[in-house]
Amino acid sequence: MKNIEICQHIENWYLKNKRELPWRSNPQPYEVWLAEIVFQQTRISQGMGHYLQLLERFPNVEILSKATEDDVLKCWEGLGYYTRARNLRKGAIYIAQLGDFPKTYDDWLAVPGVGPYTAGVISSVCFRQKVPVVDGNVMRVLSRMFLISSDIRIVKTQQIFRNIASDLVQSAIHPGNFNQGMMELGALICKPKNPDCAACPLSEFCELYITGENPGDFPYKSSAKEKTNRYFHFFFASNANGLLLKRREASDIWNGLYVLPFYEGEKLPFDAPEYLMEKSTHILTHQKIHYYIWDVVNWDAVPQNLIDDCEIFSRDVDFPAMPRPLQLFIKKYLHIK
DNA sequence: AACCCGGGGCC
DNA sequence: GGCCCAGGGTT
Repeated sequence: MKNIEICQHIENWYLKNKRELPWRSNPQPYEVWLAEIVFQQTRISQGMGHYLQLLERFPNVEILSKATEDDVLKCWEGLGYYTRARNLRKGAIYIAQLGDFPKTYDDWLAVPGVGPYTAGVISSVCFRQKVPVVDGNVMRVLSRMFLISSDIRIVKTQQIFRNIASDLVQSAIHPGNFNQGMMELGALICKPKNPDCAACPLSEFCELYITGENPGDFPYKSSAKEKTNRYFHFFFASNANGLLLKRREASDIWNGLYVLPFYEGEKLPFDAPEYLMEKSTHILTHQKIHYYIWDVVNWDAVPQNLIDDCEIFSRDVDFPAMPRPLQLFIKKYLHIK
């Protein structure tokens, strides 16, 4: 049967060609869970330093469950999508409360921050459950193998791929190796551009390869919404006592992180700042942030409500987690770390 | 179902 | 400087 052959090809290819990663040699739930949260929307090279630091700082789920949110965010600083860090901690508290790691797909789904993808990876890799795993890599591989043109920006499209992957994984020897193999194939061979079909273990089953269709057409993805522009004027307040920072609490970007006191708006409605230390843009998925960092001379002219709720952080200890642009600015001007 | 959340690499 | 990537939670 064809599915059995596909699984054999993928599993054998994976065992020969997989990248050696810390959590892969002897996959345990804590390490795999942590890795999957860190590497959502994040390349291995980009997140490896953070993963290793998190594991060193929080070597097991009990220790992580007792960490403060600020501590976890500090380890996450610069990685982006900070909701993952807050949910990681919530997940640890949830698991510690259970007393043991969940062992099934359904039970993992109940863990904060764990959705179908992460639950699928952990339950198939650590507990050999025959459940499908569908991420962007898998959708790319399957859309090409079966010439599926559904728009992957539509969430419902994932169900089409989940059904196919679920059918395939039933024929696997080790479902975890099959699932990881499909993702690894997408990352290393069946790349978005210039896929290496000559090296692909599935080319004989691939309709795109057989028909000579253009890899660039699969998967299909509708164009994104235009980014909205936002303007932030930050005020740099640093003296011998320390640095003035404010924790963001709104349901908005950088929630839970600390920022310099700021005014949001294209033009400042007052003229206190004396000179501009930095002016740049920072691109997020849905927003283009235009930011200005001012060295304020006349603080009397700065509206008090912009300073309310600020805290002073001594320069002698680590600052709390800040968004990337401010983290880099602070490093540049205070010569820390 | 639509929308929101970061940051780095590549061209 | 613009484009690409893409899981989970919230609304």
